[in-house]
Amino acid sequence: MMTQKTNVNCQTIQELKKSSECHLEHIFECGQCFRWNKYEDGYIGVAGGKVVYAYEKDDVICLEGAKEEDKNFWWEYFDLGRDYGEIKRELEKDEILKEAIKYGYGIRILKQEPFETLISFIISANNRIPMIKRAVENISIRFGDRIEFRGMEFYAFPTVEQLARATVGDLEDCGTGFRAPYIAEAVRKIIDEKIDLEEIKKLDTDEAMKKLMEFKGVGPKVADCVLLFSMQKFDAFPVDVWVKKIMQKFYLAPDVSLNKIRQFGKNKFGDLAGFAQQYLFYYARENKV
DNA sequence: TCCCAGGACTACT
DNA sequence: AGTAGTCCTGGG
Repeated sequence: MMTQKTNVNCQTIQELKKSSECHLEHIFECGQCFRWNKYEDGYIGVAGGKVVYAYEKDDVICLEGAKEEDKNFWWEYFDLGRDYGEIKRELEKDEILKEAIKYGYGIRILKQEPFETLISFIISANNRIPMIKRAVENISIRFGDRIEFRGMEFYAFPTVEQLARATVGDLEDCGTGFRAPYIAEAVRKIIDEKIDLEEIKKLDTDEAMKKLMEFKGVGPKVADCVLLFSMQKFDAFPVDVWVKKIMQKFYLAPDVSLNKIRQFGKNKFGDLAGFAQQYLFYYARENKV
């Protein structure tokens, strides 16, 4: 029922691909999202309660299953209003970034849902990507809405109200381990204190960060990820093990602390710190720096 | 079998 | 202000 091809985004993405600014593999494998999986010639993913099959054909990228009324949603989701060529030209002034951008040329920062991003990155603490993906998937299956696509079942990430029905035990069963109580407390905090993540989004980066770190299980790294991947705070600079490695190798001493690395990145790359982080992360992990 | 990776919290200095 | 130990799970 939802297998009609969309042409709403194809035309735009076609141009983007020609200028090397949109490559699905780089977008989905650079550590920012957990709900896109390889399928046939592309990826199938769930976002905003919608499923699409995204693939590249010749010099066109199609979103099969996207509805006309969701045109604007996908436009925003893939950040299509932004000129990544300009961003790259600025960052390429740095020799290390120039090299990193060669690898991750088609990266775009997805505009994801704040609640889903918050919970997903709480799960990411001291965890590996396949395990995080499994836990997020299990949570969606148990508490989210079912969506059919191409004769397969998919599940939207649950709303706050839906996830409020989960006990700590339920969340442990989903594979979240010691993070289960953090998730339950975050959901409870949002409901009890009537927290609107969209309001936090309106604050400046530092203020928003403080608010996010009031959630248990949210430290500097997780907060930076939520700011960057769901609140368009592009001056955030999440430092995970890979970014730590590459920064210590190419920019700083091998024993510099996480907080120093974070400050250095924010100062060096400014409003483009988040984009720089994505290129550096992808380069470091692909090349096992 | 053990050991390791992977961030945040707690409880110390 | 900085830091050792602990939390959980899967894979080598």
